[in-house]
Amino acid sequence: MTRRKVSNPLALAVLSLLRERPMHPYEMSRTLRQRNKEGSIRLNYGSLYSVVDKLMTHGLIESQETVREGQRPERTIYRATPAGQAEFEDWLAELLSTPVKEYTQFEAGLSLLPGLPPDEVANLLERRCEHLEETLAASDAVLGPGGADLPRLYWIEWDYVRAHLETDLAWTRRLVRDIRDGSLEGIGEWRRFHTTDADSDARLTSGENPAPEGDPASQTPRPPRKANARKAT
Amino acid sequence: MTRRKVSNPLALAVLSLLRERPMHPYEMSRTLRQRNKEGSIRLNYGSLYSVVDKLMTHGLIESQETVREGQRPERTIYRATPAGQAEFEDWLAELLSTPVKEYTQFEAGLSLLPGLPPDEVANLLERRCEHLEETLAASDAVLGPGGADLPRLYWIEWDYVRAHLETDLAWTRRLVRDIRDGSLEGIGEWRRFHTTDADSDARLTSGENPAPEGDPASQTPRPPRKANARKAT
DNA sequence: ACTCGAATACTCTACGTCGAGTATTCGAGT
DNA sequence: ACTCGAATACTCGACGTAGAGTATTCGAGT
Repeated sequence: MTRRKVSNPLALAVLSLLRERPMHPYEMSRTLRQRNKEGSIRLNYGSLYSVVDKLMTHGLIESQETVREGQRPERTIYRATPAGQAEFEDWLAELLSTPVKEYTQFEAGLSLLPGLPPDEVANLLERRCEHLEETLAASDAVLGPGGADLPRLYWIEWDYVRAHLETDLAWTRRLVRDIRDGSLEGIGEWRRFHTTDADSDARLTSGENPAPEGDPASQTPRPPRKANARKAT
Repeated sequence: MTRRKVSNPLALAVLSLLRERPMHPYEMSRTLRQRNKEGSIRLNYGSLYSVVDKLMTHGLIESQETVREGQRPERTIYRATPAGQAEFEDWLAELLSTPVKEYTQFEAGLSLLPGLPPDEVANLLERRCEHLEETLAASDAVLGPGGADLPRLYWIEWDYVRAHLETDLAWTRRLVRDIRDGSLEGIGEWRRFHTTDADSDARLTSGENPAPEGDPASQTPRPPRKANARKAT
């Protein structure tokens, strides 16, 4: 059990909307889209309807009425209960005050980085830099003189994401440089493993067994496949 | 279908390990833990075994033998196939070269920020700053003179995470300041909605409808519960 | 000789999520 | 009067994941 009865952040957005005024689910999705919360809160129908259900069963929202306009399918209109109000405030407070560790794809990639040869990695990271530059440029275009420029309060999430994008870009550039000019600590060993013999990178991804510098590869206890390792595929 | 046959990054770690040498699942988990990849790749048994299964059925790994030592349960030892090798390289290359948008809890929180009154938000964010400081200090302690200090290559993920933590802290501090000294654009409206009348923040979370300044709260179309909203909890 | 906790080595299931699919209706154009 | 695409308003099932639970075994201590 994940502490909250409903843990998907989408539920928080739903509560937020229902604090404003009663709505039916489809309107919630439309509204979130219009206010481009989609950029910061994952939204899809499956999750939306199941989240609304769960909020109901836990008494955080209640159905106010069921109406049908014209020949459209029926729609159930929900409103927040006092418990729902409280949950919203408590949950939002938690999100704002308490950082949680989140796993990113790139982090996973970095931690296995020695699995590819240094020069290739440098090229790949350079591609990453290009992508990041494009994304930054695009976000400039959206928030700049072109689009509606609202006060900062209303695009505060974008600002946050932007700051991280910039850090990411700067950090990645530095890493590329450090690989290219050979100043990255440990690169000697890394390069050796990818040139001297086929493609053994045993324990190179490790971080265990500091390997006291000097004493080549003698202690690596790996007999198996090696000569024909690269020829395949 | 998510492009890759197996999409959990844990599978990438498994392939990485099996490139080094054949192993059984439990040993994989032990090894990942020892090398503290747990910090960057989510690891739990359920996922591990199901990921290994899927890798098998897709021909990316194969079972080499099944052994039993002493009275311990049987263990199946797996090794990577050539297809698995290729998948590893391709996947890792993608992770390193192509940034993907990931949704964070905090971002979600930020985007709903006007749901709480400015002063409370400032306090909450300050708490966040304290947490971030602690985390940074802790990571210093681990990587600093105390722990084993390996070459940078081996804690590159940590370095990356650290950079983002620092950005996060700086950014959050700035925001707190801007709220406190009232220099955040839009804070007037925000504050007004939380003081003039109870706790209406209608369309304040929006970013739609710029609201041409002047024309108090006349247009807010919300009658419901209001006086007793804050007294609860 | 016995205890008790840590480590070994998984299994199982409830739960959440994703997103393609469906069926209808409205409105702009010809 | 008709067409055709966009919007409305959801449903459904396959899939992935979390993590508590289970059962055993080893080793340190008394």
